[in-house]
Amino acid sequence: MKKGENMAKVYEPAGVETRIYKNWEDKGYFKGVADPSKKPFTIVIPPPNITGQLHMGHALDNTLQDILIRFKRMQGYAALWLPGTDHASIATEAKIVDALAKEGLTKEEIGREEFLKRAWAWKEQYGGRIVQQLRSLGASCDWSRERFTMDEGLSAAVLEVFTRLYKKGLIYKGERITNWCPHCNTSISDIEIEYKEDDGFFWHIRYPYADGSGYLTIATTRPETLLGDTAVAVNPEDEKYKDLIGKMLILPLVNKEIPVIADDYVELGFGTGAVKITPAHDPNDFEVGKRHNLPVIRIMDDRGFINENGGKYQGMDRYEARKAIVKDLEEAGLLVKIEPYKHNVGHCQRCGTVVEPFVSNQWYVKMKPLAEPAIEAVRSGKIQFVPERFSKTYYNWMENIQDWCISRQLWWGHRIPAYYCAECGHITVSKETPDACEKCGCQKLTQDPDTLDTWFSSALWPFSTLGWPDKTEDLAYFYPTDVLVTGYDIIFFWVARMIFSACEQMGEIPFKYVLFHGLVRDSQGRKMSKSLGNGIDPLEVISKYGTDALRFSLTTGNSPGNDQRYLEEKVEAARNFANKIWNATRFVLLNFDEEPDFSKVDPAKFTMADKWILSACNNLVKEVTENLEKFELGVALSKVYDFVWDNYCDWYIEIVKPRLFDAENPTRLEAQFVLNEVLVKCMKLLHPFMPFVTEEIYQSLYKDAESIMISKWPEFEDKYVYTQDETDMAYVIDAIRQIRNIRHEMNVPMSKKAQLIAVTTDAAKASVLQAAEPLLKALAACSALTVQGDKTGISDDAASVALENAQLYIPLEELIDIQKEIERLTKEKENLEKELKRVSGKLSNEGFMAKAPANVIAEERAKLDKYTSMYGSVEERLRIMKERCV
RNA sequence: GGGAGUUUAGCUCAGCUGGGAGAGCAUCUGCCUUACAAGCAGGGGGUCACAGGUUCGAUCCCUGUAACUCCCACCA
Repeated sequence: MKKGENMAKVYEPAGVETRIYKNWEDKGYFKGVADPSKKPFTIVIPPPNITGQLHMGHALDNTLQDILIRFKRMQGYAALWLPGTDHASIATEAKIVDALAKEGLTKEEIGREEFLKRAWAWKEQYGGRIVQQLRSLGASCDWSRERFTMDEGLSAAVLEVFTRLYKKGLIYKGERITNWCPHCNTSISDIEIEYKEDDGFFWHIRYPYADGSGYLTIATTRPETLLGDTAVAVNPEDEKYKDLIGKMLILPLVNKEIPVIADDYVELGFGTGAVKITPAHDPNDFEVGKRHNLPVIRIMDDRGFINENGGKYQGMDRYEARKAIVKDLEEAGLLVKIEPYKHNVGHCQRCGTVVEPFVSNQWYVKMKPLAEPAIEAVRSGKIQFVPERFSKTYYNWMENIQDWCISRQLWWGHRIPAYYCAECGHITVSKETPDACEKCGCQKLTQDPDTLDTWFSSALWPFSTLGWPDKTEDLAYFYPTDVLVTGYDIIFFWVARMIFSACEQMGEIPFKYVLFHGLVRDSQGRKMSKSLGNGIDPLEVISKYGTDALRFSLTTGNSPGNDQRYLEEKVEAARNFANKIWNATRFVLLNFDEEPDFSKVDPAKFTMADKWILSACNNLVKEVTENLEKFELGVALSKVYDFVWDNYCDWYIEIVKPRLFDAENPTRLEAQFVLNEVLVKCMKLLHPFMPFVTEEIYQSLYKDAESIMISKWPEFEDKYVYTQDETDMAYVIDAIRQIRNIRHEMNVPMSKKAQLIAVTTDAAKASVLQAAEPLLKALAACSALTVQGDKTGISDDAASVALENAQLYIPLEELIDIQKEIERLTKEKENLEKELKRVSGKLSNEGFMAKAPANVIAEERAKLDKYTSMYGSVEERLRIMKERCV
């Protein structure tokens, strides 16, 4: 039985994929092995959160990585794709807290130790979920090296970096205004805030002068912070208020005296021109306060409730307090007016709560010195961003960088290795728990309760995962990594931080290229989100259409860095393509003998079509490889798609059918060989994109094949350069298209075979047409072809099409519809006229002739000749038809 | 306020260093031709947002305008 007979008529990915993946993994193909005889190629995965579920963003990101790693692996690199997960401090902690709440417990009640025990248990249970899901995407990660940001090695790296930076003075603890999320109950960094325009109010409030001489009116959007006011500021240039500077005011409701001060910070002409200053609750006010030595009074606790400094408002939540204060002001006659006001309000990126900035004691990384080498790494081109434009975003941020708040009031994460001395207050920073204070020697030490920002550990990911701070072989061989693939949305969070961390710790860049992709949006262009419920589950798409279809649809038809929409039609089209190549294979195998002996193939017996497809495939290999090297994945894929569907399936397979169906055909073996050769090459080119179906096909083609994923990537072969045959075939294809066209327009059924007569005086064209006779028979429904030098014996009734230097006649006397033929010819004549006008216009343009490159001019000349000859034939034919008409 | 992106066929989008506008889907016509109807053949459909400029030549480069999107900063 022939192999193709085992194959289903429709490709069914469902059963195939898990079997194939398991085999790959069992055979150890994913393993990255340091091999001195090979060049390394390394990608580290952007570690997904252990709390995460696979979404379209992951699917895209990991598909791109898998394409690159599979491509390089086949090219013979020692390819390593290093996977792992991120502990995601806030997100995970929130999950555990929620779970506790269901039991009626709080984290404080169970204590730190018990809490961490539960968190680890949760991680064990659910942390592997996303990793399993990545497997169903076909990701060829080296799972034996899977890492976790809180595993032993990575924690060691975190401690190492923290202590190093501290000793260099690049990490410090300071009392500053920090962004605080009252819901998550932790400080957050600047970039964890999302500003949204909210509808608010501008409350105009009177502050009475202490001497009873009247009021000064201020305007605020946060009246409750009045409780912490320690001054009112005006612009020193403001004529309205010049005389008031230094005067004392009575702070309403608090009844405390505060001064009027002068500061440039106050903008002339905005609001009332007087600004209440609350140094403990606003970053600008904090700065003003520093300049004027104002007291800093915090009036809110960590949960956003008014604290003991708030007098009667103590215990109220910030919005409750706002209401109460406004009411009290109104009753006291101090509220002038309430103006509706749209303004930007910071929200916690994670939970959406309005962020409350207030003064607190936090750990910071001093960024300026770290940023400089990191900027240079990109500016010098050592790191390249793809597309390039993202480097602008990067510079802009890095050049204006603020210190990074790294401490979080959370338990799940890397605990800050700082120990406070109860005796002298000194801070000892050490990787190991110190026995005694390094200053006074006493043993009363308490460790800082806070943990580090999650991104602190992920910033070290490219080298910590390879064993750093130990000098491992892996690190020496695989570092620096080659490409980082990620979305543009985490350029600040992660990409920038990896770059400066690597420059500082390794003295070397973390990766050579950063390939940015955009967001996968829904079909209407909206961001996929949980709240909108418009997310598409990749796993559902996979089960319906197959992994290859999903991967294909995510890779094709979009360019790097741009967002794309998820359209089901696109996945369908991709599924159809998988089925197409499946059936092409089925066809090939059904037309093979038991075991065709390709060692007996004689290249001298290759036909024009054979040489054409071999040559075109050869070019394809070259182009696709180049595109992949340049990260033009979508372009590469669409080239293979076009070639396979159009050239290989619609043309070559059709052309070759008569040779295959005829067991006695002398070039049958050659046809089988070429079919196989081109198919296998295409499957290899497609494998990085569609790993499963290509593997299944490869296994069908070769009984003893190991795996396509470890097969050799195709290379351009000089023996398959057939330039002339490519040109000739293009000519023949054009002829066939035109004949089909005319037959279609004349409504001639395929069953009606027609004789074909070619008239040409061009010997070269004549021989090409002669050679193409079988093709014309098979594809243009012609019964026989005659080539002659003049029109002898051709009836005027024959339909006809013009080729370059030849005219084809199809005698369809009884069928010909003169009117239709005139219409068709007129249309063609018009087209040719347009082309001729354009070309001759160019050639008669002095500027063009003087300045255009010689090859361009030659091309235009050739076109002119071609169109002129075709135009002549069409014109003559049209004249004849018109004569017949009257 | 600063920066970036987008604008190409009815829809979704490609178009690499300037040299005759492409795909998928949709649509129209004809086909179950012994791999595939998830298919085959043929057709229609575009002042490449607008206005200038550079050039022999601009969808592509430059300037400006408009609309939409995003990022950063932020005035109480």
